[in-house]
Amino acid sequence: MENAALFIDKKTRDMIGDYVLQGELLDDLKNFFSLFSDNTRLRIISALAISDMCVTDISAVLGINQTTVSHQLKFMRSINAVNCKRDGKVIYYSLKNGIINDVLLKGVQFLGT
Amino acid sequence: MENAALFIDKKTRDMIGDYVLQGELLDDLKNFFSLFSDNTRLRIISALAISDMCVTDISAVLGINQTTVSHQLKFMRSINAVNCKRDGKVIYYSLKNGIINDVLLKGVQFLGT
DNA sequence: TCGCCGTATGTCAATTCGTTCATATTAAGA
DNA sequence: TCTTAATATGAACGAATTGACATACGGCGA
Repeated sequence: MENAALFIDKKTRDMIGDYVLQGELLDDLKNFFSLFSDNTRLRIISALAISDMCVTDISAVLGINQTTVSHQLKFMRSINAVNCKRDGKVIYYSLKNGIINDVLLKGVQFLGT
Repeated sequence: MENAALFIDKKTRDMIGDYVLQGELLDDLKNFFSLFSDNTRLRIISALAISDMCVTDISAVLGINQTTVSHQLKFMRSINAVNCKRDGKVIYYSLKNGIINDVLLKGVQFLGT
């Protein structure tokens, strides 16, 4: 296997190697899509897609511990996927923009194919 | 916290609860987006987006162990994200459809905002 | 049919991830 | 200022994921 024959020529191989995702973009994409690769996060996102909510509301609507919600929201903030706006003690969260919804819909579309 | 006040009324809460992702769709979406939430899979996908390739090519182009590539391809097959076509000993893999590319592009678009 | 090449599978150690408990922080009201 | 509600943080533990090694399978050519 050490010197296995390849089925595309070296030039093509190098070209593909140049265009493959790498570096910071690779990591940023991984983090962004991690938003959608966990049931808890998917549920939080789909809830926020319906209505902006505070942490307590999210926790109540989904039946998830407040700390768990907070931890996930922290991750979502870290990748700039949510906005938060403080109003006294309450902090309202909302989705950063429509692209997050677009991605969700693309997923649903894929499953329908 | 047991009887915490809520900031949206019960009717709205129930309505949101009804529309939040759940069940099989939730799991299927999670699996689909798992495609994009790992560096190795992202690299394989971005390589296949450029050109269909056999396992050995993918392994060589990306510098990843053949077994690792095979394991990831198995997962991708399981969620119907790739097609494979045998030609003698060689098996060529390709992306199932353009939606996978669309999703990738949405991710890039998000990062640009 | 023998050996080789391309691919797949099983297993396991290492790491990462998700959740929970305990506790801290912040703001408002009495 | 003391208390309480809303949220955040840190540590720890179990579960899930990843990648590597060994090995098996399947098709082809000598």
